[in-house]
Amino acid sequence: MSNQTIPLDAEAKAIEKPEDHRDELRLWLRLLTCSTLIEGEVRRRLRDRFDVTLPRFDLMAQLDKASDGMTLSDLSKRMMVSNGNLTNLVERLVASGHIKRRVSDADRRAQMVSLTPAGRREFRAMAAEHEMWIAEIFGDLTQKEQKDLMRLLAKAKLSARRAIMGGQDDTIR
Amino acid sequence: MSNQTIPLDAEAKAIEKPEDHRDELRLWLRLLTCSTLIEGEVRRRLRDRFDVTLPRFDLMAQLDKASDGMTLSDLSKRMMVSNGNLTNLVERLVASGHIKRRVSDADRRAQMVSLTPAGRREFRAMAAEHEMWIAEIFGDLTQKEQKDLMRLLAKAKLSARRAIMGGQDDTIR
DNA sequence: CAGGATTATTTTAAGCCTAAAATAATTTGG
DNA sequence: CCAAATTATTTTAGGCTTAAAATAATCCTG
Repeated sequence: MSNQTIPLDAEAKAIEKPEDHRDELRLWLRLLTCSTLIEGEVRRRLRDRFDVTLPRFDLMAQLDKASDGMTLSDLSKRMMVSNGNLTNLVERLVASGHIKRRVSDADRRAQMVSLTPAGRREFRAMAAEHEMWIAEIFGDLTQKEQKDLMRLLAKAKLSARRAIMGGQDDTIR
Repeated sequence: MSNQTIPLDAEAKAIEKPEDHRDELRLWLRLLTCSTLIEGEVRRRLRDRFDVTLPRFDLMAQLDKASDGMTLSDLSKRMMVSNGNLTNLVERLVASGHIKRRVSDADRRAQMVSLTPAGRREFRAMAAEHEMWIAEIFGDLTQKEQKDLMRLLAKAKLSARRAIMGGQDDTIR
């Protein structure tokens, strides 16, 4: 190699075959596998224990954090799902009495959605168990491993955002 | 809200309430966010560039690895989706000419599914670009960070499997 | 203050996904 | 051999999800 000043790992990529990105692919597949595996188990337990779906649980989780309620658009951004999706989800949760909605005073286009007392009570009971499932699922990782994983995922998240938003944010330019 | 007594770091957990698993919950949410973010972008690009969905791409990826073809059941296990789902997915990919199926010689209940030459050609073209997207998405992580993340996710996967399969595998006991 | 742009939500059409029940072929234990 | 258990797939009913188009209210600019 003509250039010995290049450091070991980080820049090694550039020295090797320029076209080989199989490691990144494996990393992505492993991340996806983990996520799918855990998500599937959580869905299964939510259904078996509480007869509730993950999307409904997620929606209630968002509302539990915002005691004053949120608009559908806020929910859609937080949950990273489409607006049209929210319409249906909210519809069903209103029908089951878990949440309520009222037209926003400030903006008559928007709706404020919030948990009903019964909805909040139910959610908290589910959330407590849910938290223990997750703790059990990650139970074989030491505190340090959890911390490291947290940090690396944070970095991966930023890297992904950079790659996604890259040159196409009209607002900043 | 007043909770100025709560310490900030990872180690705090062991000191305070034994029942607090909020860190694990945060870890799970971050993992899920990463996965959702990247998966969404991959779906978007597959659609925009190749007019293909992620499930179809995934199915073709499995078949590309198995040149002799696979049964629906094998596919269903590998892809971690239900059998009923596969029936439809395979139906559509046969209709579009990407894959073909024939009844297994050995077992007349089973079908061997495999890529057509055209399907394989198309898949390889998509896969090459896909690999570059992923490399770009993880581009801000150093080689070492990627390696560490890989290792920690492997451990998380095992931990999750242990928690999921835990005491309910009838075959081993 | 009016018209155009923006924002919030809903509708539509299509695909993905699951669990559970039904079908059909194979394997296995007696 | 043959019935019971198992295995492979399909069907069914219902929920989730999206992109794109449609509606409706608000904001903004001249």
